[in-house]
Amino acid sequence: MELVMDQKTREPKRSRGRPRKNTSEPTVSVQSLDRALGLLTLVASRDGITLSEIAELAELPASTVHRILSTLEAHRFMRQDPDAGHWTIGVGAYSVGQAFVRTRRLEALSRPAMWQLMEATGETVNLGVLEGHEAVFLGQVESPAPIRAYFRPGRRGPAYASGIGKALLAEAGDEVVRRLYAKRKITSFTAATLSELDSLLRALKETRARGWAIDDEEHTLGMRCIAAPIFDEEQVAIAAVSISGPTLRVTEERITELADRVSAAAEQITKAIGGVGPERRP
Amino acid sequence: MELVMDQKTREPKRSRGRPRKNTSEPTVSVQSLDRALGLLTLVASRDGITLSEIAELAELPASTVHRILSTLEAHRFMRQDPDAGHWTIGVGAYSVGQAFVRTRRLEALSRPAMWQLMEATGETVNLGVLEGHEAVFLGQVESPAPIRAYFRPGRRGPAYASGIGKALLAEAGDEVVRRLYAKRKITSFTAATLSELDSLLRALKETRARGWAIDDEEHTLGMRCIAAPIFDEEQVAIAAVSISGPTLRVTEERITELADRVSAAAEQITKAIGGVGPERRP
DNA sequence: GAAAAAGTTTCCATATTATGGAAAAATACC
DNA sequence: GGTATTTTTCCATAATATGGAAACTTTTTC
Repeated sequence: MELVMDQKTREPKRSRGRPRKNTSEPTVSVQSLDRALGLLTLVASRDGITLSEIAELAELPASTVHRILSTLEAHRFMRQDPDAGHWTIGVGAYSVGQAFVRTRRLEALSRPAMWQLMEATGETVNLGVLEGHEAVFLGQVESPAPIRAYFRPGRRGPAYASGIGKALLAEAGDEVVRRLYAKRKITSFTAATLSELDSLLRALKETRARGWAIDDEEHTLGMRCIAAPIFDEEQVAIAAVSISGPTLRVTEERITELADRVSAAAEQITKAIGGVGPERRP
Repeated sequence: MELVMDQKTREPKRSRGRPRKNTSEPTVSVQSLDRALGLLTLVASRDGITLSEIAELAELPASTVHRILSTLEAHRFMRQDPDAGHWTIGVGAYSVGQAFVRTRRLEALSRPAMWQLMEATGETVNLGVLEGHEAVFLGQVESPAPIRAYFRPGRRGPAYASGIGKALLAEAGDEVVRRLYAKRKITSFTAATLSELDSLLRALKETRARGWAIDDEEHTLGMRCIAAPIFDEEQVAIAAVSISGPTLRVTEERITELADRVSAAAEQITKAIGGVGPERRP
């Protein structure tokens, strides 16, 4: 969404805010939480263990272990087997752990295809997901060109005014889009922004039919963005990959060629994560 | 490994220890842990979120959130993206969550095959894994016979003197077994116990060749046990299923027939969990 | 460019909150 | 039937988590 002219080599961007002080890492810590995480790891390492065993191994009094275990149980991070009474890891821990797979594995497996796409097109390549009505950028491979698109990973933007957002909205279906924008107001960023629900839905129908989305100066003047969806093993679109660059390089004539490359990259990533995309243009 | 004569209908075995008092569950809980688990769930539900966003959503002061996040980070349950500075779920949470899959999915998917095996043989059916030098029983389907084998799930026993243990030791390989019993003393429970490392290794070689293991009164007089290994998708033996019963019903003549049934159940479970077993007896 | 805004981390006085020993209540073992 | 385990509750104590404010960044705005 911003177009930066930036020649100087950007050093590995450090975090915001006050920098971490100490070199070593006896960082602040919450004792009870520290212990609880230790217990989780302990229980995870064995298949069923009793409270008193845990207490002995962790060198903590039984009452303390019991209190922690009860709290973990309330959040379903642990469960107590009703027959045997011994403790195992619960669904809560599982579903939280799945988030790691979602975020990290996708990013890692996408990187090669994203690099290839950047080298083939010369433009910045982005990976993003849909979160509610917003597109969230997870990662990118930057173009080496002195004038190029650049977004900080983690950045959010309205889905209807970004390539990645439109690619994913199209796959989500009309009902979902209607529900999302029923009460929310659609703000115009440029003259090209699809600020009417009807025109947005029409554009999404086209997008769905051809398999890729375009943001044609709809968010930032002078910037075009082409995106294609990535599917998981259940044929659900979970993320999208896009290229974005200035209109002077991403010209109208090149759109089809670039869209083909983006679609190919998306398919490559879909395959890499073990997903399966719908058959299109047979 | 006890053999109980038990006619009275055993009611759904409650836990040991003092029973839980209250019907409702405003159970004891640790505030900081409670909050931390909430934050984990919150972060897991979104793909990358900043500390201040977390603080706002959780309605907690930033300093408190920071302290909890740092503790979670020390255990790798969360990680802070070095580029963007936003927080995501870490490997620690993932590996703990995997323990849930290991334990629960295996048990759930094994149950049908275990029931069928119990009905076909009339004997108690057990599911267990190897944990170090011990066999751990995860679950069972009890025989309806008045005299039957019975172990409480969660129970541990020496691997060399149980069907499940021997089935898994055989697949683990000689080097592993040698390392396990190099310093540990092998105690005899009955005259039949394989108390010499050499005789144990010889028995395991046979076991590996035919694909199933037998515990022939090696732990408890009057009890025989036949077990077969279950494999995961990488052809690694991760668990075993067994039947155990009194020698008067599990007679020498029936061993081959029963072993076939146990092996079939093990193969069925292997298929159910998406595993692949080695080709045997072609 | 300069100034304001937003964000993260550290510090520290305070009392809220976790702690663990002991007792209670149940089952398991002999 | 009696003893040993095991889990859960209770409660006085002080150790520990808490959160407001300050410190120190980067980013945005004007």
